[in-house]
Amino acid sequence: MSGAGAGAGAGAGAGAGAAPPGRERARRPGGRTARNRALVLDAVRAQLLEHGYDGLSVDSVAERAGVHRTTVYRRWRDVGGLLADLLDAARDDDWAAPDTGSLTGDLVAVNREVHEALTSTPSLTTALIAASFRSARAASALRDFWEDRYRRCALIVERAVLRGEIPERTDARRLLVAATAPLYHQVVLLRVPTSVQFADQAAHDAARAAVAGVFTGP
Amino acid sequence: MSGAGAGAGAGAGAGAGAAPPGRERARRPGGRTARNRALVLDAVRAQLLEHGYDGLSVDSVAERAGVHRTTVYRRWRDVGGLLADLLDAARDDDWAAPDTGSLTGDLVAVNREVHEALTSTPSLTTALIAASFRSARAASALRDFWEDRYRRCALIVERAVLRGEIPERTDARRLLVAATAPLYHQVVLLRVPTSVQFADQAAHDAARAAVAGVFTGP
Amino acid sequence: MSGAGAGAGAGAGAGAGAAPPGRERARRPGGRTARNRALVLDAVRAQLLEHGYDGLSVDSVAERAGVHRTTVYRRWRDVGGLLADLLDAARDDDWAAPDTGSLTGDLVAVNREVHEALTSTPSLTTALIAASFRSARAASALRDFWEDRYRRCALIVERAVLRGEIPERTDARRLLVAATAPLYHQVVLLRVPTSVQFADQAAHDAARAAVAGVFTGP
Amino acid sequence: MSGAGAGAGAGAGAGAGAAPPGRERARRPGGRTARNRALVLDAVRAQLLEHGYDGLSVDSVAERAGVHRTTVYRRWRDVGGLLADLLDAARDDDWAAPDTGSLTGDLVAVNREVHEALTSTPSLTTALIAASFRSARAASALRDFWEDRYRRCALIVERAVLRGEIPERTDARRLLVAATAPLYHQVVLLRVPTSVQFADQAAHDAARAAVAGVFTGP
DNA sequence: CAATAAGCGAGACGGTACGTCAAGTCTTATA
DNA sequence: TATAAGACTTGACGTACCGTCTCGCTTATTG
Repeated sequence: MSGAGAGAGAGAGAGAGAAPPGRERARRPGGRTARNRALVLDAVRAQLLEHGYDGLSVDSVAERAGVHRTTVYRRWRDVGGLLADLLDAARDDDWAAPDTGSLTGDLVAVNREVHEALTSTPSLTTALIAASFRSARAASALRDFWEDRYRRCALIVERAVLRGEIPERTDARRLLVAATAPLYHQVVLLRVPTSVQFADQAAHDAARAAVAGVFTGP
Repeated sequence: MSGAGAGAGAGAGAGAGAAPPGRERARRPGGRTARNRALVLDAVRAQLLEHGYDGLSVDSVAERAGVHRTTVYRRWRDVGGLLADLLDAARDDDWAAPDTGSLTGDLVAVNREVHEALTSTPSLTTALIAASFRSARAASALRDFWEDRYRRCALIVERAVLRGEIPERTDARRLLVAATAPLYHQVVLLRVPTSVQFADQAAHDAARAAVAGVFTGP
Repeated sequence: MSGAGAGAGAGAGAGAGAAPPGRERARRPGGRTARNRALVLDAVRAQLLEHGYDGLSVDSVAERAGVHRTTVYRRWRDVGGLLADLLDAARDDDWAAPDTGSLTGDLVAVNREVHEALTSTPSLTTALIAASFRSARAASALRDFWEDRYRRCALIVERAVLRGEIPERTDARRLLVAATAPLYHQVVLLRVPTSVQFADQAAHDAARAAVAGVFTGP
Repeated sequence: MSGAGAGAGAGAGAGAGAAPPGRERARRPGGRTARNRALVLDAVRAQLLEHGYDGLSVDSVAERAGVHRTTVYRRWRDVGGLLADLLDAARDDDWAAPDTGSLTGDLVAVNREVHEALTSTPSLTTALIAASFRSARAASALRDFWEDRYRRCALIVERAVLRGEIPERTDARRLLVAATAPLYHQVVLLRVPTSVQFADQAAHDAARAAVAGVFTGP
């Protein structure tokens, strides 16, 4: 779906200003505590962009944030906690599925966002995926993030059904996965150089299959 | 395609007995050198299965193999080198695409293999994927491994064309990716519990789309 | 002057109890930090005595002290740092030049101390000298130690002048070096078996030369 | 006495062309064997000058000599063996004590040689001294070298006696050590910056003491 | 507005793993 | 038979980061 990168990068202020997610409810939401949280999450983002997941150590983040190591350990426990907090913050954005007027147009738009998020260098999204293999907390947060995005994208399918482009019983999730999965597969797993045309093609293929009624029934 | 795990796990003997990759030509095919290579690669496999990628350190492999640390560093340089060698060895197997007599049957068979490789716990394949995010050499070797598998699977499409099941100009790679990508996506990236029915469904969907002529033309 | 060995061996407690050198001011004079320093310096002394300089590795010291390797590296950086700290601690002792009532007596007393320090087996002093050839920090600390000893010994010459034994303008340093250098030379550089009589003789020779006015003027 | 450096550096050809010392008698004096010995000893000298004793490993010497590691191990066993061979070769030179016509002049001349050998940077002599603390074989060879030099220098004392400058019963060794030891002491052990004037002064002091009859009798 | 306790800065520590270097041994191949 | 070639064991090096701990200070919240 939408690149995690776009969402997660929405802004430093957002994460810091909003209600601190993931924690039971901060005892002291104002002042130094909140400022430190913002500093640290910014440092995580920056470090992730500059040096990727492998360059993301608690020490480096703490130093970059101008905060002491032990502070990070106290509040986030480990790198996974940092990423989880980052992703939680990203989920609070107002991203909405594109609405171009046609199924193909919408899927192409989504896939281009994904393509951009995956192939921009450095790619925050790719770094987060890498992280999800190392930290259960990061994996969980990333899954939640993606589920949220798929939920929002279901609108695309509903609108196409209403427009009569595709059969009523079309399985939204199957269709959306069919559209985006090849792109992720190619870039993230197969690591083959992938043009934006490939992204468009995958969107078209999925749309055509949907029109042909492939994603209905069992 | 076939799970990397299945191939890579084909057997210790295979890796050791086959032509030792990584060196232009083994000067001393017999003796301690070859025995050490087998010991080490076996240890890599075992360690990967038992403790996953994060439990795979050069030290642990060396100890498990009963070989000295520096020997591992000398020959494989780092963990990525170990994995690359493992995957190279796996590529030397004689895996062939299934031939069930129908496109759908073949794709279902492939997807079941993938499903098994990805969901068996512990999963060697998943560990290798995780590794590919940390080591350029492992990533490269994994890519080569998968490309090899896709090449072998092209036969499935060719046979379907010959049988007249699908249009002549069907793009084999696109079809194969459409069949397998959703499965990888679901399991590896989204980390959603995924039944073998999902694998079957993805195979069916791709086959139906192919029949509908989705994977021809641009 | 006095053998470095005698001074450096003055006692573990001294080093630990005195002001910890190397840090501008110990933040936590009591507790684990100070205890560790004592443990480590004791281990250095013991290891040096038992196995000489070549048996003195950071690892062996750490193990002997029951302290972790990295702790030693963090605080002392390398073997040279350990020796430097040891010598610094030794300089904090209360050694004073002997006062026998005559120049000859004093020089003989000093030379006997040196002889003892150099010929006792194992000799901590010899080990420190060996170390000074491998580590700039150890060399510097040893030089400082010796300079301190020569300063303290200047008293011997002053007293002899006051007693009228030797000319007023006698150069203390030249005289002291003339008395001790042959002993060091013989034992440390020429490595010839050297009796305590040789030490006495060197002292006598220097005293006689001083009386003859050799160490005055240019 | 004379700087070891001067002697040891006398020439590569000498060491290689002369009878191979230190070995029971070379089995194959000509051909590759002899050429290798020359290559290796040259490499030892060069390495010692460029990188000091600590930069002198069997590996580096072998590589520099263009000879295989195992060859060095086989013939010299270790670094100490290399140095011993080097010093043995140096002892074969034709160095003779200076003859200026006066005791003071001779001692000054000797001390200036020593000063030069010790303070030239890099100093082969200092490197050899450092080596003598690490290798028994090197220590033994260095002691032999120095004993040889002291023997040759005894002439200086004999001539002074014949000239009537100093008493008949003057102990040559004691006098020579008194003249040179302070210089070694200052430079090698105390590591204090030492001018050539200091060398001259030590020579003068020893000569005056000898004239005063200090080095006679017990 | 003051007391209090949460949070923070500071820094040592034990610990795992890294990747490197050199020593010295061994076996086989070659000149 | 000496040398070349090269893999191996052993042990030490110095570094990075981990996660934990203790101590003392700041400061936000609350009574």
